[in-house]
Amino acid sequence: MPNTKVLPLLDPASDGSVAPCCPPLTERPFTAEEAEAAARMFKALGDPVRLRLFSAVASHEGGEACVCDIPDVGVSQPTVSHHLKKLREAGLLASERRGTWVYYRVEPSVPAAMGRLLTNASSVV
Amino acid sequence: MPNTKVLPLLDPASDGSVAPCCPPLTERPFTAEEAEAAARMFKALGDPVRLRLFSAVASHEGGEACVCDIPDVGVSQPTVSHHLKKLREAGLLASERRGTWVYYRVEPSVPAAMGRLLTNASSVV
DNA sequence: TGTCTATATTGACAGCCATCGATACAAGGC
DNA sequence: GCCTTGTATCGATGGCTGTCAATATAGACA
Repeated sequence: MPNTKVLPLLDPASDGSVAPCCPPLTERPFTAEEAEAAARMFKALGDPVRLRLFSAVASHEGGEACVCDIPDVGVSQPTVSHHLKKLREAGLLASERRGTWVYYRVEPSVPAAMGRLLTNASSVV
Repeated sequence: MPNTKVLPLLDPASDGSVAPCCPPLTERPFTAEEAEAAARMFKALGDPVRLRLFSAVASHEGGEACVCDIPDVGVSQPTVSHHLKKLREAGLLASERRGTWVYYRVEPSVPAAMGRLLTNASSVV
């Protein structure tokens, strides 16, 4: 199992690109479904350990890192694995085994979509 | 008590503006303190009900809404109040009582800072 | 003063979740 | 085959959190 399924947070378009799940936060009140989808992503980054793991992967050269490259964040190995799985399930990271090691890389379109959700939200009408 | 204290997520500069708490996620691995601060913000948006409330305020004209303006999101009045408090404590909303009603408005610099954290994270080096 | 409306707080409870140790699985070297 | 190393899963547990009903508080208006 190289990596888990891509979540319905982004709709894969016909050309293979992805479209954001939701309009900017300022456009109109979110529906329950939109909020459910977007909250999953924010929740994934709403834990300090996960944020450090994500940042470690994102800042590693090539936007990709072996688990062994990730600096110690003060929790046990099973906990690290648990959090990496959560980030995968949220669509923020993808993983791939290469021989002995497992590499994680950032799924760039997802943070980009989250960013658009927010940055357009700052230019209040 | 018009609104609770501004959290240390953004450092108020001498000129009154605010600077982001953390570098972009790709710049380097977050420290424990940076992750703690940034995770608080993401966590606040990591709940569907809070996201709907925030979106309702952000999309209301003027980026401000009375609680009575917020459409029903399917939870009780105390729960709405509880979530609005959480959003306040995360620095995402500010509140002000005007007569009978309490108005909430978006603290624009905070989502903007969160957005920068993420959008720069998508342009992987 | 009393009453009505709008919002906040309190207290309780159920479900979720971050964490760990123990263990399992995967791959490479012997 | 066996052993070692890297990663994932399992099961248990304590703490956090979203939710509600009940109640409190704030302000407007008689």
